[in-house]
Amino acid sequence: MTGKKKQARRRYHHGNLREALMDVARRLIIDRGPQGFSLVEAATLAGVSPAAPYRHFANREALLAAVALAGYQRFAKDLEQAWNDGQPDAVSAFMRMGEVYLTFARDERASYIAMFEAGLKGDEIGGLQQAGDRAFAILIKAATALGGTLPDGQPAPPDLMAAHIWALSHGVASLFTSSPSDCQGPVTGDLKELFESGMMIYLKGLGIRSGSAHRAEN
Amino acid sequence: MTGKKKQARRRYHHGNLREALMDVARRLIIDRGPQGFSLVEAATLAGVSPAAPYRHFANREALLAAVALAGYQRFAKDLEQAWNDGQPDAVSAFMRMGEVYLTFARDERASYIAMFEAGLKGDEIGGLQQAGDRAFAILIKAATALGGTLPDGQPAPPDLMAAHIWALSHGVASLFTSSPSDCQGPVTGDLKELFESGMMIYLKGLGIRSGSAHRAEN
DNA sequence: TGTACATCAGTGAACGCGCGTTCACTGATGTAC
DNA sequence: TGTACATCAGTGAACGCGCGTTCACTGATGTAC
Repeated sequence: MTGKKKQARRRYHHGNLREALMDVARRLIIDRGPQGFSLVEAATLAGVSPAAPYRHFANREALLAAVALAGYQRFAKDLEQAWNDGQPDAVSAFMRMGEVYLTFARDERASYIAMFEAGLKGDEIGGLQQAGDRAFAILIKAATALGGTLPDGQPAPPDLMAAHIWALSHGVASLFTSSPSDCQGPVTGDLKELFESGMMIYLKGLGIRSGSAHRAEN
Repeated sequence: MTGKKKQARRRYHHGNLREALMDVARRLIIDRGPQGFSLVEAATLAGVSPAAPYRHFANREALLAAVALAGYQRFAKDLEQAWNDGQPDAVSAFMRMGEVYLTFARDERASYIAMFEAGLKGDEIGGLQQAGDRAFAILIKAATALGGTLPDGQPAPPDLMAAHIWALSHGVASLFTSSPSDCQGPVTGDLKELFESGMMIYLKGLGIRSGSAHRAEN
């Protein structure tokens, strides 16, 4: 799972320590949460002396932030690709984004935790805020293409829609996923189904027909 | 904010140490997150020797769990009261529950974190799972009274509705709230409005008219 | 109402441990000539 | 192509610190008689 090519023989220079530490951090985050490890421990697991990490990270939070930042970049890329300019139609592209969101939360669990549940202050760590905003911007773009009408007949503001959808996705991902723990409620079934059904209902509430009835307009 | 009546003079017996430690924990959780303090520190802040907490809690996690447990009890009580048997009508009672949810997440922030974001395993700590389930059951009860129709015409399963709503609430509360940190996206406005608009759209998607048009039936 | 005693909830000293961090150092790598 | 040297990315020993936990203890409280 962690790339350790050519690590068979101990060498003075690790060669890839920065990435190795991030890998170790990801493993430890999954096992013990974002606060559940130390730089010393990460160093040991990476097979390196306790002082070595300081060549790459000022402290543990910096390591965590690096994981989060890399996560955002991957996340934004995945979302962008899922959206694919709203092809073949806005609704199905949108649902695809939701699926990617959940997949990311599951497969890149450690990154997800670092990004959204580690308590990192976006305004204190360079680039973190922007990286998050960039991902959010993709959602807004998709919401804009999708359109929608509020119950009172006004057109739905895309940023509002985006916020709703992000909240629902995040709620599903974090509340009903085993590791962050609680697993409250009896819903242990398919997360994807849970999310998609919620999404369908929400879109219908905005007057957006789902299924094959809707062709892309852009 | 923390009740410290009669604490002016040091006495050998604290008299209320268990609750005092929980209060301290709540303060520290808000400032530093669920992992951001030690039993020793809590003891010191409660004005007591480092060994004293062991009379009440086996370790830090036990203290955290006690905070979570008390939180669930208060939470369930608040929700139950907000629902108030669906009076005067199911929809407005339902919206009231949502409001209570957000209010709780804001005003009982520390409890909320301990309950949903601390990574406590419900199945490892006595009573935690049940306490969570009990709160969820209230939501299911409300969803049952509310009814609703899926986009495909089938009646909406109440536990599905409850899960959707819990996810949306949790997502709004945790994603757009300042302290757990990230504050992703531009939505810093009124959380209540964000939640209620999402909720209205969702209910409309289930064919449930909001406003005064709907009377309670139970 | 007073006394003896059990129990409870604290004290404070002590311990070993792992962490964060620093320091002078050194082995490996890349590059100028 | 070979050599000298600067730079980089590691080492490993050391330090002070706070934490978790234990221990024998002690002051306060409640209760039986």
